[in-house]
Amino acid sequence: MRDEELQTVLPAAEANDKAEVRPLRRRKAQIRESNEAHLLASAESVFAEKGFDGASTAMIAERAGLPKANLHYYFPTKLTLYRRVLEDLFEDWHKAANTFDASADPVAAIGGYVRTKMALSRRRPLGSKVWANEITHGATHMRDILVERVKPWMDTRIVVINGWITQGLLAPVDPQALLFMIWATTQHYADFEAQIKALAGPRKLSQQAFAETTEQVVDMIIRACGARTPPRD
Amino acid sequence: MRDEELQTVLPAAEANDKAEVRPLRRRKAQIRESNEAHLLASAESVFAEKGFDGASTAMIAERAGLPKANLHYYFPTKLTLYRRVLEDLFEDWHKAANTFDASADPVAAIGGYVRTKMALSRRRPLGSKVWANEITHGATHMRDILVERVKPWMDTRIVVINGWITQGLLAPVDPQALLFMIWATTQHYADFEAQIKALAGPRKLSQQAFAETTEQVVDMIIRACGARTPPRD
DNA sequence: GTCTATAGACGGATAGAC
DNA sequence: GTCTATCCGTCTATAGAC
Repeated sequence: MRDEELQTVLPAAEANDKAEVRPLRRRKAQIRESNEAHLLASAESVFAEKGFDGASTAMIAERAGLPKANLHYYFPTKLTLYRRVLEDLFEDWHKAANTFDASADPVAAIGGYVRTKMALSRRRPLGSKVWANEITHGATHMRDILVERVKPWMDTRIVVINGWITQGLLAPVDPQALLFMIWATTQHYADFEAQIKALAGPRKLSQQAFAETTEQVVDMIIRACGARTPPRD
Repeated sequence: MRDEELQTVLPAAEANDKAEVRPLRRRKAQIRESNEAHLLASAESVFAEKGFDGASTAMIAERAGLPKANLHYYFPTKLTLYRRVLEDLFEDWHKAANTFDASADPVAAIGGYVRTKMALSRRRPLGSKVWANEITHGATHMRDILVERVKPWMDTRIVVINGWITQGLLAPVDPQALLFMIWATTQHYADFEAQIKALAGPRKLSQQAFAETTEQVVDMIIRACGARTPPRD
């Protein structure tokens, strides 16, 4: 499709634009945004199914409804695209992570975090698989994210958890072992979806069943760390 | 190396063989066994690092110290080799799984199973990664193992767990959710090794630290399902 | 910004001499 | 049973017309 045609398809609507941004350039930016978004979504699903090496740019492009050459126009290399998928996933993970607040009530904080992580596994299982796959294969393409972004987050939560233990609101657990258990258990429902389907039947993953399982997982983890609601003053 | 040479290298030692098995054939069988074993070990490590699609038969052969053509002599296709690795892994998993017995004491049974699974993650992390990778990518090459071997095992354990719940020795947990939590948490220490190293430091995975972590995990899971030692009669 | 055609490297698998 | 040479397909990435 030519730029001229796009112009006629999308007439006004740029009334609020800055004067120096011409309508044509704006339209091109929209095309770029849309195509990049499609490619990123397609890439997430292909990388989840095949892994980085197994995924082909041809399949990613095809699933996004574009010729392969266009993929390389937007993302110069397969690795560039992969990195963008990982960074995007981290942002989502990070938003979920911040629901684990430092409130005085560990039952609410941990329970809320587990529910959010379960919801994320439900909402974006493909992304979780890409993430898991990358780590299993050595995390070579995201070590910087782990060290510069995930580790600082974890260190602050370790302080919070140790604080709860000191106050007697939690059993004396190893905070890292607790966090690993939460991650492993919640992400299992995304990453091991195929196994769960084979063992428990597809019904196990229905909306209703997943909500019940979520509460089961919350209960187990709250018990696992011996969380107590703080006494009212 | 020629068969004649091998004959001279290995002189007697076949005294106990059946008469109809000639020494030369026996020696060939030993070569086959040794080469297959090397290839299987090498394949496990390459599949763990790169996944099925990412792994190349050239790299597997090289790591086993053989030319690529020899790999195809022992294993006609890459998929054949992969299947053998998966079947071998299942046998190991199955041995570990049977430490989860139906004893009257859930603390001993569950605790013992968790320790065995942690030991397996420690002893054979590459295998765990291959397994995880296969499931993440849809378990297409091992659905039969899941359905015919793992599921029957799981179903018997569900009965055992429900029995404990009925006796009041366990909180009323969903047995499947409990098993998934045990698998996810214990296998996390193998599959997410790279993340653990990046977040907790390599020291976290020392012999000593791992033993302590194992006990932490056992304690958390025992608490998670509210296991109680049965009263003495 | 789009798309056809293709370069150039590498993959799995095999032929055939030894 | 071993190994070199090679077939043929697919892959990433790019050139260049539109």
